[in-house]
Amino acid sequence: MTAALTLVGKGRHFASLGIREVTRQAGVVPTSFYRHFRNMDDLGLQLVDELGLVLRRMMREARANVLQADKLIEESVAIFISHAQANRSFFLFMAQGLAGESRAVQEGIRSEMRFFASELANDLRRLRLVDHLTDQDLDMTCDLVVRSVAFSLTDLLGVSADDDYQVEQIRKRTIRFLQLIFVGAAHWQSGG
Amino acid sequence: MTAALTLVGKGRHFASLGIREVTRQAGVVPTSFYRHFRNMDDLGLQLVDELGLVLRRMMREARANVLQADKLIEESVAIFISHAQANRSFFLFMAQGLAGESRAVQEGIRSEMRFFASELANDLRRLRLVDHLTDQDLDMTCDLVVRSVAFSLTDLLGVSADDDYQVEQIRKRTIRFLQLIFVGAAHWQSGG
DNA sequence: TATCCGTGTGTACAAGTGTTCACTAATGTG
DNA sequence: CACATTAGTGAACACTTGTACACACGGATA
Repeated sequence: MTAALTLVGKGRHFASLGIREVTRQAGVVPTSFYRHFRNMDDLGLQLVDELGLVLRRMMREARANVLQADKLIEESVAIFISHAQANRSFFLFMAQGLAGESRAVQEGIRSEMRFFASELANDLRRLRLVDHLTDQDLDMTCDLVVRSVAFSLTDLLGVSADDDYQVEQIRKRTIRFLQLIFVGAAHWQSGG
Repeated sequence: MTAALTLVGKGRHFASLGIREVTRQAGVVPTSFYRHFRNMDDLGLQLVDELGLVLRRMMREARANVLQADKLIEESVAIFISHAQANRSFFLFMAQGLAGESRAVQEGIRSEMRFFASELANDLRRLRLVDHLTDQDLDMTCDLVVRSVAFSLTDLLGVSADDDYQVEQIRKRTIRFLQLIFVGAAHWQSGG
Protein backbone atom coordinates (compact mmCIF):
# COMPACT_ATOMS: atom_id res chain seq x y z
CA MET A 1 0.00 0.00 0.00
CA THR A 2 2.83 2.39 0.79
CA ALA A 3 4.38 1.56 -2.57
CA ALA A 4 1.16 2.40 -4.39
CA LEU A 5 0.89 5.68 -2.51
CA THR A 6 4.49 6.49 -3.35
CA LEU A 7 3.82 6.02 -7.04
CA VAL A 8 0.71 8.18 -6.82
CA GLY A 9 2.82 10.77 -5.03
CA LYS A 10 5.22 10.72 -7.96
CA GLY A 11 2.45 11.85 -10.27
CA ARG A 12 1.09 8.57 -11.49
CA HIS A 13 -2.65 7.95 -11.50
CA PHE A 14 -3.83 5.07 -9.38
CA ALA A 15 -5.93 3.67 -12.22
CA SER A 16 -2.84 3.29 -14.36
CA LEU A 17 -0.81 1.34 -11.81
CA GLY A 18 -0.14 -2.33 -12.38
CA ILE A 19 0.52 -5.13 -9.96
CA ARG A 20 4.09 -5.67 -11.13
CA GLU A 21 4.78 -1.96 -10.93
CA VAL A 22 3.57 -1.73 -7.36
CA THR A 23 5.45 -4.81 -6.19
CA ARG A 24 8.59 -3.55 -7.92
CA GLN A 25 8.30 -0.29 -6.01
CA ALA A 26 7.75 -2.29 -2.83
CA GLY A 27 10.93 -4.24 -3.49
CA VAL A 28 9.11 -7.52 -3.61
CA VAL A 29 8.36 -10.18 -6.18
CA PRO A 30 5.06 -9.82 -8.14
CA THR A 31 3.53 -12.98 -6.72
CA SER A 32 3.73 -11.61 -3.19
CA PHE A 33 1.01 -9.16 -4.13
CA TYR A 34 -1.59 -11.91 -4.00
CA ARG A 35 -0.72 -12.69 -0.40
CA HIS A 36 -2.31 -9.38 0.55
CA PHE A 37 -4.74 -8.29 -2.17
CA ARG A 38 -6.94 -9.97 -4.72
CA ASN A 39 -6.35 -7.21 -7.28
CA MET A 40 -5.66 -3.49 -7.54
CA ASP A 41 -9.24 -2.57 -6.69
CA ASP A 42 -8.85 -4.44 -3.45
CA LEU A 43 -5.71 -2.50 -2.65
CA GLY A 44 -7.60 0.71 -3.45
CA LEU A 45 -10.36 -0.22 -1.01
CA GLN A 46 -7.87 -0.83 1.76
CA LEU A 47 -6.31 2.52 1.02
CA VAL A 48 -9.73 4.12 1.41
CA ASP A 49 -9.99 2.56 4.85
CA GLU A 50 -6.67 4.04 5.85
CA LEU A 51 -7.76 7.35 4.38
CA GLY A 52 -10.58 7.28 6.89
CA LEU A 53 -8.04 7.11 9.71
CA VAL A 54 -6.14 10.07 8.30
CA LEU A 55 -9.32 12.12 8.14
CA ARG A 56 -10.28 11.18 11.68
CA ARG A 57 -6.87 12.26 12.96
CA MET A 58 -7.37 15.55 11.20
CA MET A 59 -10.78 16.06 12.78
CA ARG A 60 -9.40 15.28 16.21
CA GLU A 61 -6.66 17.86 15.83
CA ALA A 62 -9.15 20.43 14.55
CA ARG A 63 -11.44 19.87 17.52
CA ALA A 64 -8.55 20.18 19.93
CA ASN A 65 -7.20 23.39 18.45
CA VAL A 66 -10.33 25.27 17.54
CA LEU A 67 -11.46 26.31 20.96
CA GLN A 68 -13.42 29.51 20.49
CA ALA A 69 -15.71 30.43 17.67
CA ASP A 70 -13.87 33.38 16.20
CA LYS A 71 -11.03 32.31 13.89
CA LEU A 72 -12.83 29.00 13.60
CA ILE A 73 -12.63 28.99 9.82
CA GLU A 74 -9.06 30.23 9.63
CA GLU A 75 -7.80 27.66 12.11
CA SER A 76 -9.65 24.79 10.50
CA VAL A 77 -8.41 25.63 7.04
CA ALA A 78 -4.87 25.94 8.34
CA ILE A 79 -5.06 22.53 9.96
CA PHE A 80 -6.56 21.08 6.84
CA ILE A 81 -3.78 22.45 4.66
CA SER A 82 -1.05 21.24 6.95
CA HIS A 83 -2.52 17.75 7.01
CA ALA A 84 -2.97 17.77 3.27
CA GLN A 85 0.69 18.66 2.83
CA ALA A 86 1.84 16.10 5.37
CA ASN A 87 -0.16 13.32 3.69
CA ARG A 88 0.10 14.54 0.14
CA SER A 89 -0.04 11.12 -1.45
CA PHE A 90 -3.06 10.10 0.54
CA PHE A 91 -5.01 13.14 -0.49
CA LEU A 92 -3.86 12.74 -4.06
CA PHE A 93 -5.29 9.28 -3.97
CA MET A 94 -8.52 10.66 -2.59
CA ALA A 95 -8.80 13.31 -5.29
CA GLN A 96 -8.13 10.72 -7.97
CA GLY A 97 -10.51 8.20 -6.53
CA LEU A 98 -13.48 10.56 -6.66
CA ALA A 99 -13.60 10.12 -10.42
CA GLY A 100 -11.71 6.86 -10.45
CA GLU A 101 -12.20 3.61 -12.24
CA SER A 102 -13.42 1.50 -9.36
CA ARG A 103 -16.98 2.23 -8.38
CA ALA A 104 -16.31 0.78 -4.94
CA VAL A 105 -13.39 3.10 -4.23
CA GLN A 106 -15.43 6.00 -5.51
CA GLU A 107 -18.28 5.16 -3.19
CA GLY A 108 -15.89 4.66 -0.30
CA ILE A 109 -14.36 8.09 -0.64
CA ARG A 110 -17.75 9.68 -1.08
CA SER A 111 -18.88 7.99 2.09
CA GLU A 112 -15.84 9.26 4.00
CA MET A 113 -16.75 12.75 2.87
CA ARG A 114 -20.33 12.35 4.01
CA PHE A 115 -19.12 11.17 7.40
CA PHE A 116 -16.81 14.14 7.63
CA ALA A 117 -19.66 16.49 6.78
CA SER A 118 -21.95 14.97 9.38
CA GLU A 119 -19.27 15.25 12.06
CA LEU A 120 -18.84 18.88 11.10
CA ALA A 121 -22.57 19.40 11.47
CA ASN A 122 -22.47 17.87 14.95
CA ASP A 123 -19.65 20.15 16.00
CA LEU A 124 -21.42 23.23 14.75
CA ARG A 125 -24.58 22.21 16.54
CA ARG A 126 -22.63 21.69 19.72
CA LEU A 127 -21.07 25.14 19.46
CA ARG A 128 -24.61 26.51 19.06
CA LEU A 129 -23.57 28.77 16.21
CA VAL A 130 -26.35 27.78 13.89
CA ASP A 131 -29.44 27.42 16.01
CA HIS A 132 -31.67 29.00 13.41
CA LEU A 133 -31.00 26.27 10.83
CA THR A 134 -33.01 23.11 10.57
CA ASP A 135 -30.98 19.93 10.77
CA GLN A 136 -31.48 19.40 7.09
CA ASP A 137 -30.26 22.85 6.17
CA LEU A 138 -27.27 22.47 8.43
CA ASP A 139 -26.41 19.18 6.78
CA MET A 140 -26.61 20.81 3.38
CA THR A 141 -24.38 23.65 4.51
CA CYS A 142 -21.78 21.28 5.85
CA ASP A 143 -21.94 19.23 2.71
CA LEU A 144 -21.21 22.33 0.67
CA VAL A 145 -18.37 23.25 3.02
CA VAL A 146 -16.76 19.85 2.67
CA ARG A 147 -17.10 19.91 -1.09
CA SER A 148 -15.53 23.34 -1.33
CA VAL A 149 -12.64 22.29 0.83
CA ALA A 150 -12.23 19.12 -1.23
CA PHE A 151 -12.03 21.17 -4.37
CA SER A 152 -9.46 23.45 -2.79
CA LEU A 153 -7.59 20.29 -2.06
CA THR A 154 -7.19 19.63 -5.76
CA ASP A 155 -5.87 23.19 -6.14
CA LEU A 156 -3.41 22.54 -3.37
CA LEU A 157 -2.22 19.26 -4.82
CA GLY A 158 -1.71 20.97 -8.15
CA VAL A 159 0.99 23.30 -6.86
CA SER A 160 4.32 22.24 -5.46
CA ALA A 161 4.26 21.83 -1.69
CA ASP A 162 6.90 24.48 -1.07
CA ASP A 163 5.48 27.17 -3.30
CA ASP A 164 4.54 29.27 -0.30
CA TYR A 165 2.95 32.04 -2.32
CA GLN A 166 0.53 29.77 -4.15
CA VAL A 167 -0.31 27.82 -1.02
CA GLU A 168 -1.07 31.09 0.72
CA GLN A 169 -3.37 32.14 -2.13
CA ILE A 170 -5.24 28.86 -1.90
CA ARG A 171 -5.52 29.20 1.84
CA LYS A 172 -6.99 32.68 1.59
CA ARG A 173 -9.39 31.72 -1.16
CA THR A 174 -10.62 28.69 0.73
CA ILE A 175 -11.23 30.82 3.79
CA ARG A 176 -13.25 33.31 1.77
CA PHE A 177 -15.27 30.51 0.22
CA LEU A 178 -16.20 29.22 3.64
CA GLN A 179 -16.95 32.69 4.94
CA LEU A 180 -19.26 33.26 2.01
CA ILE A 181 -21.04 30.00 2.69
CA PHE A 182 -21.48 30.78 6.36
CA VAL A 183 -22.77 34.25 5.62
CA GLY A 184 -25.28 32.51 3.41
CA ALA A 185 -26.15 30.09 6.18
CA ALA A 186 -26.57 32.92 8.67
CA HIS A 187 -29.17 34.58 6.45
CA TRP A 188 -30.74 31.41 5.14
CA GLN A 189 -34.55 31.51 4.94
CA SER A 190 -34.67 34.70 6.96
CA GLY A 191 -32.64 36.61 4.39
CA GLY A 192 -33.05 34.50 1.26
CA MET B 1 -10.89 10.81 -29.95
CA THR B 2 -14.42 9.46 -30.12
CA ALA B 3 -13.06 6.01 -29.36
CA ALA B 4 -11.25 7.26 -26.26
CA LEU B 5 -14.42 9.01 -25.07
CA THR B 6 -16.42 5.86 -25.67
CA LEU B 7 -14.08 3.85 -23.48
CA VAL B 8 -14.25 6.51 -20.77
CA GLY B 9 -18.01 6.37 -21.06
CA LYS B 10 -17.85 2.64 -20.45
CA GLY B 11 -16.27 3.25 -17.06
CA ARG B 12 -12.59 3.17 -17.91
CA HIS B 13 -10.28 5.87 -16.61
CA PHE B 14 -8.53 7.90 -19.25
CA ALA B 15 -5.17 7.44 -17.54
CA SER B 16 -5.45 3.69 -17.91
CA LEU B 17 -6.15 3.71 -21.64
CA GLY B 18 -3.49 2.50 -24.02
CA ILE B 19 -2.83 3.35 -27.63
CA ARG B 20 -3.69 -0.12 -28.87
CA GLU B 21 -6.89 -0.15 -26.87
CA VAL B 22 -8.06 3.13 -28.31
CA THR B 23 -7.22 2.22 -31.90
CA ARG B 24 -8.93 -1.13 -31.44
CA GLN B 25 -12.07 0.65 -30.30
CA ALA B 26 -11.74 2.99 -33.28
CA GLY B 27 -11.58 0.01 -35.62
CA VAL B 28 -8.16 0.96 -36.88
CA VAL B 29 -4.67 -0.45 -36.78
CA PRO B 30 -2.42 0.72 -33.88
CA THR B 31 0.08 2.50 -36.09
CA SER B 32 -2.61 4.83 -37.41
CA PHE B 33 -2.68 6.46 -34.00
CA TYR B 34 0.59 8.22 -34.70
CA ARG B 35 -0.86 9.92 -37.78
CA HIS B 36 -2.96 12.04 -35.44
CA PHE B 37 -1.38 12.12 -32.00
CA ARG B 38 2.08 11.91 -30.57
CA ASN B 39 0.89 10.01 -27.50
CA MET B 40 -2.10 9.68 -25.20
CA ASP B 41 -1.39 13.00 -23.48
CA ASP B 42 -1.65 14.69 -26.83
CA LEU B 43 -5.02 13.07 -27.44
CA GLY B 44 -6.10 14.24 -23.99
CA LEU B 45 -5.16 17.82 -24.80
CA GLN B 46 -7.19 17.77 -27.99
CA LEU B 47 -10.13 16.41 -26.02
CA VAL B 48 -9.80 19.35 -23.65
CA ASP B 49 -10.07 21.70 -26.61
CA GLU B 50 -13.27 20.01 -27.71
CA LEU B 51 -14.53 20.13 -24.16
CA GLY B 52 -14.21 23.89 -24.43
CA LEU B 53 -16.62 23.85 -27.35
CA VAL B 54 -19.12 21.75 -25.41
CA LEU B 55 -19.02 24.18 -22.52
CA ARG B 56 -19.47 27.16 -24.80
CA ARG B 57 -22.51 25.58 -26.40
CA MET B 58 -23.92 25.05 -22.94
CA MET B 59 -23.35 28.69 -21.99
CA ARG B 60 -25.01 29.85 -25.18
CA GLU B 61 -28.09 27.80 -24.47
CA ALA B 62 -28.21 29.00 -20.89
CA ARG B 63 -28.03 32.63 -21.99
CA ALA B 64 -30.76 32.09 -24.53
CA ASN B 65 -33.13 30.38 -22.13
CA VAL B 66 -32.58 32.27 -18.91
CA LEU B 67 -34.38 35.45 -19.75
CA GLN B 68 -35.58 36.87 -16.48
CA ALA B 69 -33.86 36.81 -13.15
CA ASP B 70 -36.27 34.71 -11.14
CA LYS B 71 -35.82 31.00 -11.77
CA LEU B 72 -32.33 31.86 -12.97
CA ILE B 73 -30.71 29.22 -10.81
CA GLU B 74 -33.30 26.54 -11.50
CA GLU B 75 -33.13 27.02 -15.25
CA SER B 76 -29.36 27.08 -15.35
CA VAL B 77 -29.03 23.94 -13.30
CA ALA B 78 -31.59 22.19 -15.48
CA ILE B 79 -29.69 23.13 -18.62
CA PHE B 80 -26.45 22.04 -17.04
CA ILE B 81 -27.85 18.66 -16.10
CA SER B 82 -29.33 18.03 -19.50
CA HIS B 83 -26.03 18.88 -21.18
CA ALA B 84 -24.12 16.73 -18.75
CA GLN B 85 -26.39 13.79 -19.55
CA ALA B 86 -26.20 14.40 -23.29
CA ASN B 87 -22.39 14.55 -23.22
CA ARG B 88 -21.82 12.11 -20.42
CA SER B 89 -18.47 10.85 -21.69
CA PHE B 90 -17.14 14.35 -22.17
CA PHE B 91 -17.97 15.37 -18.66
CA LEU B 92 -16.63 12.11 -17.31
CA PHE B 93 -13.38 12.92 -19.04
CA MET B 94 -13.46 16.37 -17.47
CA ALA B 95 -14.05 15.02 -13.97
CA GLN B 96 -11.25 12.51 -14.40
CA GLY B 97 -8.84 15.03 -15.86
CA LEU B 98 -9.08 17.35 -12.86
CA ALA B 99 -6.98 14.91 -10.86
CA GLY B 100 -5.48 13.19 -13.87
CA GLU B 101 -2.02 12.07 -14.73
CA SER B 102 -1.16 14.71 -17.29
CA ARG B 103 -0.38 18.07 -15.78
CA ALA B 104 -1.19 19.74 -19.09
CA VAL B 105 -4.68 18.24 -19.29
CA GLN B 106 -5.27 19.16 -15.68
CA GLU B 107 -4.28 22.74 -16.33
CA GLY B 108 -6.40 22.84 -19.47
CA ILE B 109 -9.55 21.77 -17.68
CA ARG B 110 -8.86 24.13 -14.83
CA SER B 111 -8.49 26.93 -17.32
CA GLU B 112 -11.81 26.05 -18.97
CA MET B 113 -13.45 26.27 -15.59
CA ARG B 114 -11.90 29.66 -14.91
CA PHE B 115 -13.16 30.89 -18.25
CA PHE B 116 -16.61 29.58 -17.45
CA ALA B 117 -16.57 31.35 -14.10
CA SER B 118 -15.50 34.64 -15.63
CA GLU B 119 -18.25 34.44 -18.24
CA LEU B 120 -20.73 33.81 -15.47
CA ALA B 121 -19.45 36.87 -13.64
CA ASN B 122 -19.94 38.96 -16.77
CA ASP B 123 -23.49 37.76 -17.17
CA LEU B 124 -24.35 38.51 -13.58
CA ARG B 125 -22.87 41.95 -13.89
CA ARG B 126 -24.88 42.55 -17.01
CA LEU B 127 -28.08 41.52 -15.28
CA ARG B 128 -27.19 44.01 -12.52
CA LEU B 129 -28.08 41.56 -9.79
CA VAL B 130 -24.93 42.00 -7.81
CA ASP B 131 -24.08 45.68 -7.92
CA HIS B 132 -23.00 45.75 -4.31
CA LEU B 133 -20.12 43.32 -4.88
CA THR B 134 -16.66 44.37 -5.92
CA ASP B 135 -15.38 42.71 -9.07
CA GLN B 136 -13.08 40.59 -7.00
CA ASP B 137 -15.83 39.38 -4.70
CA LEU B 138 -18.05 38.62 -7.67
CA ASP B 139 -15.26 36.59 -9.25
CA MET B 140 -14.84 34.63 -6.05
CA THR B 141 -18.56 33.96 -5.85
CA CYS B 142 -18.68 32.72 -9.42
CA ASP B 143 -15.64 30.58 -8.82
CA LEU B 144 -17.38 28.95 -5.90
CA VAL B 145 -20.53 28.47 -7.96
CA VAL B 146 -18.64 26.77 -10.76
CA ARG B 147 -16.81 24.52 -8.31
CA SER B 148 -20.01 23.50 -6.60
CA VAL B 149 -21.63 22.68 -9.91
CA ALA B 150 -18.55 20.75 -10.97
CA PHE B 151 -18.74 18.69 -7.82
CA SER B 152 -22.41 18.04 -8.41
CA LEU B 153 -21.32 16.85 -11.81
CA THR B 154 -19.34 14.04 -10.22
CA ASP B 155 -22.46 13.12 -8.24
CA LEU B 156 -24.45 13.06 -11.43
CA LEU B 157 -21.94 10.95 -13.29
CA GLY B 158 -21.93 8.52 -10.39
CA VAL B 159 -25.57 7.54 -10.84
CA SER B 160 -27.06 5.92 -13.90
CA ALA B 161 -28.43 8.43 -16.38
CA ASP B 162 -31.98 7.11 -16.20
CA ASP B 163 -32.26 6.90 -12.42
CA ASP B 164 -34.73 9.77 -12.38
CA TYR B 165 -35.09 9.84 -8.64
CA GLN B 166 -31.39 10.23 -7.95
CA VAL B 167 -30.95 12.77 -10.72
CA GLU B 168 -33.79 14.76 -9.25
CA GLN B 169 -32.15 14.67 -5.82
CA ILE B 170 -28.91 15.93 -7.28
CA ARG B 171 -30.72 18.66 -9.15
CA LYS B 172 -32.48 19.88 -6.02
CA ARG B 173 -29.34 19.76 -3.94
CA THR B 174 -27.33 21.67 -6.51
CA ILE B 175 -30.03 24.33 -6.64
CA ARG B 176 -29.97 24.70 -2.89
CA PHE B 177 -26.18 24.95 -2.88
CA LEU B 178 -26.32 27.78 -5.35
CA GLN B 179 -29.12 29.50 -3.49
CA LEU B 180 -27.08 29.33 -0.31
CA ILE B 181 -24.08 30.81 -2.09
CA PHE B 182 -26.13 33.65 -3.55
CA VAL B 183 -27.73 34.40 -0.21
CA GLY B 184 -24.20 34.67 1.08
CA ALA B 185 -23.23 36.93 -1.79
CA ALA B 186 -26.26 39.14 -1.18
CA HIS B 187 -25.20 39.75 2.41
CA TRP B 188 -21.47 39.77 1.80
CA GLN B 189 -19.61 42.49 3.73
CA SER B 190 -22.86 44.12 4.78
CA GLY B 191 -24.08 41.05 6.62
CA GLY B 192 -20.83 39.17 7.24
C1' DT C 1 -1.75 12.98 -66.79
C1' DA C 2 1.82 12.68 -63.22
C1' DT C 3 2.88 13.59 -58.56
C1' DC C 4 2.21 14.58 -53.67
C1' DC C 5 0.29 13.95 -49.26
C1' DG C 6 -2.72 12.34 -45.76
C1' DT C 7 -4.33 8.26 -43.91
C1' DG C 8 -4.43 3.51 -43.12
C1' DT C 9 -2.05 -1.41 -43.39
C1' DG C 10 0.89 -5.51 -42.11
C1' DT C 11 4.77 -7.24 -40.06
C1' DA C 12 8.02 -7.32 -36.57
C1' DC C 13 10.31 -6.96 -32.04
C1' DA C 14 11.66 -6.24 -27.46
C1' DA C 15 9.59 -5.38 -23.18
C1' DG C 16 6.06 -5.51 -19.93
C1' DT C 17 1.68 -7.65 -18.11
C1' DG C 18 -1.46 -10.73 -14.88
C1' DT C 19 -1.59 -15.12 -12.92
C1' DT C 20 -0.30 -20.10 -11.90
C1' DC C 21 2.40 -23.29 -9.37
C1' DA C 22 5.58 -25.64 -6.35
C1' DC C 23 9.04 -24.35 -3.17
C1' DT C 24 11.31 -22.07 1.11
C1' DA C 25 12.28 -19.44 5.27
C1' DA C 26 10.51 -17.45 9.43
C1' DT C 27 7.07 -17.15 12.95
C1' DG C 28 4.25 -18.39 16.80
C1' DT C 29 1.38 -22.36 19.06
C1' DG C 30 0.29 -27.06 20.99
C1' DC D 1 9.96 -30.61 19.93
C1' DA D 2 6.66 -30.91 15.88
C1' DC D 3 3.46 -28.38 13.39
C1' DA D 4 0.61 -25.05 10.98
C1' DT D 5 0.51 -20.43 9.18
C1' DT D 6 2.26 -16.54 6.96
C1' DA D 7 5.08 -13.94 3.67
C1' DG D 8 8.23 -14.19 0.17
C1' DT D 9 10.69 -16.64 -4.05
C1' DG D 10 11.63 -18.04 -8.97
C1' DA D 11 10.36 -20.03 -13.12
C1' DA D 12 6.96 -20.27 -16.47
C1' DC D 13 2.71 -19.25 -19.33
C1' DA D 14 0.19 -16.77 -22.73
C1' DC D 15 -0.84 -12.26 -23.81
C1' DT D 16 -0.64 -7.29 -24.42
C1' DT D 17 1.93 -3.22 -24.99
C1' DG D 18 4.47 0.86 -27.47
C1' DT D 19 6.87 1.82 -31.42
C1' DA D 20 9.46 1.31 -36.01
C1' DC D 21 9.45 0.47 -40.82
C1' DA D 22 8.28 -0.09 -45.58
C1' DC D 23 4.27 -0.18 -48.19
C1' DA D 24 -0.56 0.89 -50.45
C1' DC D 25 -4.46 3.54 -51.62
C1' DG D 26 -7.33 7.81 -52.85
C1' DG D 27 -8.03 12.53 -53.52
C1' DA D 28 -6.12 17.05 -54.53
C1' DT D 29 -2.88 19.81 -57.15
C1' DA D 30 0.02 21.13 -61.04
